[in-house]
Amino acid sequence: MMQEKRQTEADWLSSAGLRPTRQRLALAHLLIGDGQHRHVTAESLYEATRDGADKVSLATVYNTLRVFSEAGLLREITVNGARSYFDTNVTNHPHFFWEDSEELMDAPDEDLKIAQLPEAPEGAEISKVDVVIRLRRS
Amino acid sequence: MMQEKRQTEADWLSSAGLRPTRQRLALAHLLIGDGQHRHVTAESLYEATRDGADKVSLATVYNTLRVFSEAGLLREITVNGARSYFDTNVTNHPHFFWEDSEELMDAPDEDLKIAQLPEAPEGAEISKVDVVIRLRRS
DNA sequence: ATCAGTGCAAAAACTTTGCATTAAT
DNA sequence: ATTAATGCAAAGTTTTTGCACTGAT
Repeated sequence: MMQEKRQTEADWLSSAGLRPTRQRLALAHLLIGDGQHRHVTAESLYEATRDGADKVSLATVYNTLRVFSEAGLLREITVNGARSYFDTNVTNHPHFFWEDSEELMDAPDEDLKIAQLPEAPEGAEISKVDVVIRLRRS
Repeated sequence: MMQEKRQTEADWLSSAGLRPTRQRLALAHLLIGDGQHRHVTAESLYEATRDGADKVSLATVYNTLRVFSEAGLLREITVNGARSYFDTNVTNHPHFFWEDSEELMDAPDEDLKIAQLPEAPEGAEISKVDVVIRLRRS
């Protein structure tokens, strides 16, 4: 019987060829530790580390989020000129963005049906498609 | 015979209840002067004023872009954590964003067909939907 | 031993703000 | 006359960078 085993933080890092340092493991744990998808900003993730035993400097949080994104472990979502958000779900899927609280969350993927998409111009290919549904409280 | 008359910069401002100051008229001219839609950043618009007779300070460019957006004359498009882009086309329509040159352009609206869109959660309404197709040169 | 990763402080990039001056109504 | 808009410089925010130190291989 094949045992279903959750991906560990170390696996996650090594799958992208990244060294398992203490700081990366701590951040990975905060990101994928419970198997749930998460949307973080550098600041929110940094805050989260301050509650744990493994402290990570803010600069390292920034650098690590960038490294994780470039390695394909995270997806950067740009919804707000001021801050960058990072999503542990790296597939194309729509987001809700609450304009008042600046909160980003997944929108139900199955409820978005794109029947046709403009094709990339000559000499280009589509890298990703971001769909952000901006919400206002009513 | 009804004469078709292009909207003037002054009309554009007054339609939003904004005073026609020298600086606003100069920026409006750069934005809608030729009837073409345009995508600008604060910096690019500021650069454009430096070629003309009517100088506008950078702070005023920033403030004016914000005022125009809040008045509904422009639409702010967030594609890049670093910079804000503003589009003279304020309707919902898709964009191409060139990742390497950081250039934003319209994608053909008729080629985007959304068959179904997630509906807004309880207590919210959709303010706008941003579709950004990110391009990589191939 | 080697080279990547980290932390800190400093710098960079973009945007907003305070306040005195100027201009529109 | 009244009130809004502007310009400048200063400050604010977010993010990146330089460099010495630390740690993974």
